[in-house]
Amino acid sequence: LRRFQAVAEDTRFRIVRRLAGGERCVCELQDEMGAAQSRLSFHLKKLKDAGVVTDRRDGRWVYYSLVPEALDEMRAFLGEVKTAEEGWRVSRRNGGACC
Amino acid sequence: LRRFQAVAEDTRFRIVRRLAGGERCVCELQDEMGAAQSRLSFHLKKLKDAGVVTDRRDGRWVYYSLVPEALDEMRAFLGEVKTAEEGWRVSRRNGGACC
DNA sequence: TTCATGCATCAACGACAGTTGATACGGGAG
DNA sequence: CTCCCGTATCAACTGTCGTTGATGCATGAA
Repeated sequence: LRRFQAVAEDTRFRIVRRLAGGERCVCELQDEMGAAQSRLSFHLKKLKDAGVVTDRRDGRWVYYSLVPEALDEMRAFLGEVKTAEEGWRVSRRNGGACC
Repeated sequence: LRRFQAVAEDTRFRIVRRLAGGERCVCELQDEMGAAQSRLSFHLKKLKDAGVVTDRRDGRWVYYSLVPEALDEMRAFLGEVKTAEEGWRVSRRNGGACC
């Protein structure tokens, strides 16, 4: 749930899409998105706490990037839900009798 | 985004997991989840507006079920983000030179 | 060291989302 | 028709979340 909550917000959603194109420091996101620095730090912290991104310090810059495992987990959840959903859906077509 | 916003809330998250096991009417969810009827109606409307669930009227009961396409779309988004992310990650391992 | 830059954190505010209880609607049973 | 039950909708309240500007904390340059 935490993962979904992290992504389900406009600013953070856009951050994730940016990071898909490569790691960025806060100042780059600031320029590209036209958002206040305080705002980005706030949302990046949320994403980091949820395990969706990681940060890497290089000099005075902090680079953020996506965590593939987090995206996998979300996909896995949706996959389980969907297969279960299609499971009972086809069994219903057979009149409720499971094959 | 709308889809993720719909799922990214505790009550709705649990509703989705329930519906993965088959369609339910509001009163069934009410019993299983111990939630107020007003509350469930509120969240089911959100899920419906987001296209995550559909409703089917049978007598005086309204049955809700998941919409597979919605789950597919969310999985597709996460898939695109992840492949793009892994793309630049491996190209970085090659010193930035794309093969 | 001193200054400037990049980022994190804080407090105050505003706005929106969820909860609750009451009310209204709608369909079936009698 | 009238009553009952399952749902939807509404209004009021509460709390949580995001925004903003200011401040603090590092790090590198001069």
